[in-house]
Amino acid sequence: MGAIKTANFTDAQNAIAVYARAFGHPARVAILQYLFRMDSCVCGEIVAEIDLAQPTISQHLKELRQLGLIRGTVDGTRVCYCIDTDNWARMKETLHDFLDQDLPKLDCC
Amino acid sequence: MGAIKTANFTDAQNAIAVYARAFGHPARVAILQYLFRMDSCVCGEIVAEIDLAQPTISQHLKELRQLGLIRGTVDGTRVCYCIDTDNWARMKETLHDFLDQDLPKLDCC
DNA sequence: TCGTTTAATCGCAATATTACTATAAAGTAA
DNA sequence: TTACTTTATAGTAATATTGCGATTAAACGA
Repeated sequence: MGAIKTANFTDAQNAIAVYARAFGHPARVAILQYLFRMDSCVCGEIVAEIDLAQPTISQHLKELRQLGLIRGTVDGTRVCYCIDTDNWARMKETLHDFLDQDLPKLDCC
Repeated sequence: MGAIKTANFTDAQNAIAVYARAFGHPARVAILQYLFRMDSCVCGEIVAEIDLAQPTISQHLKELRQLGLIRGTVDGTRVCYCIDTDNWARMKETLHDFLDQDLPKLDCC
C-alpha cells in the first residue's frame, strides 16, 4: 500500500486533493508567493530566494509546471517563470466550492 | 532526507502547507464533504460512506481532528463527528490570503 | 574554439504517507 | 456475566515524497 486509492473517489474529490498537495509543501508555497509578489516573469532568482539546493527547487518547479499553475519559458541559459493566471483561476474555482461551504455554528457536540 | 525543512520557511508558509496537506487526500476531502452535507453531527456512518477499511478511515479522522478541523465526541460505543466551524473559518482565512492573490493577465512569457 | 553560466535530470538515501490485518478498548444488551 | 457493537491502536508492508550530490544539456561570451 502507500498508494492513494483514487478509484474510490470522485474526479472532483481527486482534483481537490491534487491541487492541495501542490500547496502541501512550504517551498512550493514560497515559490508561488514570490512569483505573485514579482508580478511578472522571474528568471533565475528563485533559487537564490529559497534556502534549498538548486536540484530540489528545480523539482518543485517541475511539479508546479506539470500541474499547470506556473509556466516556464526558456530565455538563453535562463528560464523565466510566472503564474499561469488562467489555470490559477481554474484551480481557485475548484477549491472555492470545497472551502467555502459554510455552516451555521453547530452546537450538537 | 524525506523530511520537509520547515525551518527554512515562515510560519505562515508552513501553516498553509499543513492545511493543504489535510486536503491532499481524497478520503479526507470526502469525509469533510460528507460532514458538511449532513449539516450536523454524524455518528458512525462515515465508514459506510467511504470504501476504505475502518482503521484507515479512523486514521484519516484522527488527522483531521488533530488539525482541529473536526470534533469527535463519544456517544456510547459510537463517536460523533462534526466540522469545527471556528477552526474551519480560521483555516479559510489562512488559505484565502494565499489563494486569492489575483494578477492582471500576464503576457510576458 | 573553450570555458562559464544556468537549469534539468539521474540516482540515491532518508523520511512520510497510505492502507491493511489483527487486536484492544469501551460501551451496550441479553 | 457473556456476547456483541463500534472505534481506536499497534504493527507492518508498499508506495510516495523530499532533498542532495553528481552529472548533463544548452546557450552564452571571450
